This record gives sequence, structure tokens and C-alpha cells, in this order.
Amino acid sequence: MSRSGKPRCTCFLLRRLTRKVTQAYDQALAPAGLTITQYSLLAHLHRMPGLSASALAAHLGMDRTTLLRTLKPVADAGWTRSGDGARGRSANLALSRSGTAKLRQARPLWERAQAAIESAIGSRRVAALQALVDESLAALRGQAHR
Amino acid sequence: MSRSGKPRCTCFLLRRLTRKVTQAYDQALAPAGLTITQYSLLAHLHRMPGLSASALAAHLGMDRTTLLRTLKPVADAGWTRSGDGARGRSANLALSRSGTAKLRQARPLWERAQAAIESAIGSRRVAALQALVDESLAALRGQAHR
DNA sequence: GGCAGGATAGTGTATATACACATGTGCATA
DNA sequence: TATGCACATGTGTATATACACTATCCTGCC
Repeated sequence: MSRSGKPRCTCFLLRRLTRKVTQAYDQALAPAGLTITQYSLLAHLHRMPGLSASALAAHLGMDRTTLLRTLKPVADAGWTRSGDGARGRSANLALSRSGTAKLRQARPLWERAQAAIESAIGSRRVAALQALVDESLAALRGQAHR
Repeated sequence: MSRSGKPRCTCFLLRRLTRKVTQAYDQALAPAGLTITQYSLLAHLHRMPGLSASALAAHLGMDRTTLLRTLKPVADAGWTRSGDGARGRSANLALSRSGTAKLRQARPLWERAQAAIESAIGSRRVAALQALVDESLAALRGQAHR
């Protein structure tokens, strides 16, 4: 509506909210020495071990090289096991023993962050937001892959 | 399925979508040599000139120091005029002549990106998404400012 | 066996993001 | 005047993000 109302930048709005939400999660996870990106990485490695870097990146909707850089501090901390891998070729990524422990340690913190967001924004709205975000991503993925 | 269906991480979902959307805008703006962050900066400086760095950062929902770093390439390109400023004190930020020109040059590219997103996701959903994102941010801001 | 081509993996560089820390500046009050 | 607090500004460091480019490796074909 308000055809004069100057359309607003969807990207800017999304980025602004994402910044705030990321800060909340990062602060909640700080006691475990993790960021939400790293926590997500550990959680995905736990749920689907054995993927190659490329496959995992695709799943996370992340550039492959971004995943590599993001993985670095996690691997440096010893939380991953670089499968055997066919030498250089697609090393099957998985959690190490200490990675699993770290994930278990951090999970309550993550749950607290989730709860805090739900409480602040409202469960209904969070659910609606998640659904819309899902649909939007699916639409973008269906679109040209240029 | 799965009785508790494992709640999904709102932060991860948001970040994943934001990455994709940002890529789309950045690619659209590339011919002008701008990122969407820089374009947003120029647009806000155009619409509300004279703010201090802190005030602008608050408005953008961005950490003050992040704004400083983000501003650097924009200022280096000569697109800003650092007001007179009371010496060190809150320099009033504004667009330079070439900054205004750059913004005018980039605007059609931004409009194309907006249109592409609307077309891919659907106008209705984009509107709903913007509304939810707005409400969520307002809720988070109303919340504790710790 | 050797080579061409496609897929996979890694690096260089630049921006985006924020926390911790340091610096500076001006006013109010003792 | 001194001084100390409130607020504004700048830097160091670390992660997050992606594009362009490079390197490596496997496989199919000759």
C-alpha cells in the first residue's frame, strides 16, 4: 500500500534483524566459546556426518569457500575429525569426540537463546517468520542458479 | 513428525536467507561498484544527512564500530562529506556531490534487485516478510538493552 | 599409457560484523 | 581550578562472507 510510500529494501531489513538476532545468540553461546555459526556447524555435522565440504556448504546455503574459512577455527579447536578421506579428495567431515562434547555442553545455552527469542517476539510470530523464511529461500533456490 | 520435531534455529534460518538475498542484491549492484550495505549507507545519508556516526549506527541497528569500518571504503571513494564537525566531536555525516551521483546511478540497479526478489518470492510474501521482520525487530528492541 | 576436460579443493583479497580496549572531549561540581 | 563522570570516537583482533583465481585429482577417450 501507500504507493508513494517508497518501497523499503527487503535486504536491508533482513540484514538488520539478522544482526540483532545473531548478537543475541552469540552472547548466549559465549560461555561455551562458540558463535552461532560455529554451533550450527557442529549441530549439522552431528546430524549428518560424512559429507564433503562442498555438500555441506550446499546444505547450509553457504559459499563453499566461506564454509572452509568458518570451519578453520572449529577444526583448529580439534572439534572435527577429517574422516579418512580419499586423500585430499572430499574429506568426509565429522565431529571428533571433543566436538560432540562441546555440542552437548553448548546445547542448553542455545536452547536458552531460542527461548529468549520466542519470549521476546512471540511463539506465533516466530513460527510465522520461520515459515516465511523457508518459503522465501525455497523460491530463491527454485529460481535461476546463475 | 518427531514428537517434538526438534525446534529449528531461528538464527540459522535467518542467516541462511539473508546470505542468499544479500548475494542477489550485491550482484545486481556490482556494475555500480557498490555492495548493498554501501548502497544502504548512501541512501540513509541521503535521506537523513547530518547525523553523527553513533546516531546513524543506532538507526541502522548496527554496532557503532561496524559502521565506522563499513564507512571507510565509502569515505575513501570520496562519497561522503565529513560535515564541518566540532573537531573530533560527532562529525556530521553527509553525502558528497559524487556520493549523490553514485546513489542516483545505482538506484535503477537496486530497483531491479527489488523487483527480482518480489518476482521470485511473490509480492504478498515479501510484504508479509517485511512486516514480520519489522515487528520482530521492534520486539527485540523493546526488550532489555543489556 | 597419456592427455583433455570436468569436478573438487584451497588461497588471495576485500568487505561485514562486533567485542574489548584505549582515547578524547566537555560539562558539572566540589 | 581541578577533577571526575558521561558520552563520543578510534584501534586491535577475530570471525563471517564471497568472488576470482589457482591447484589438484579423477575419469573417459584416444
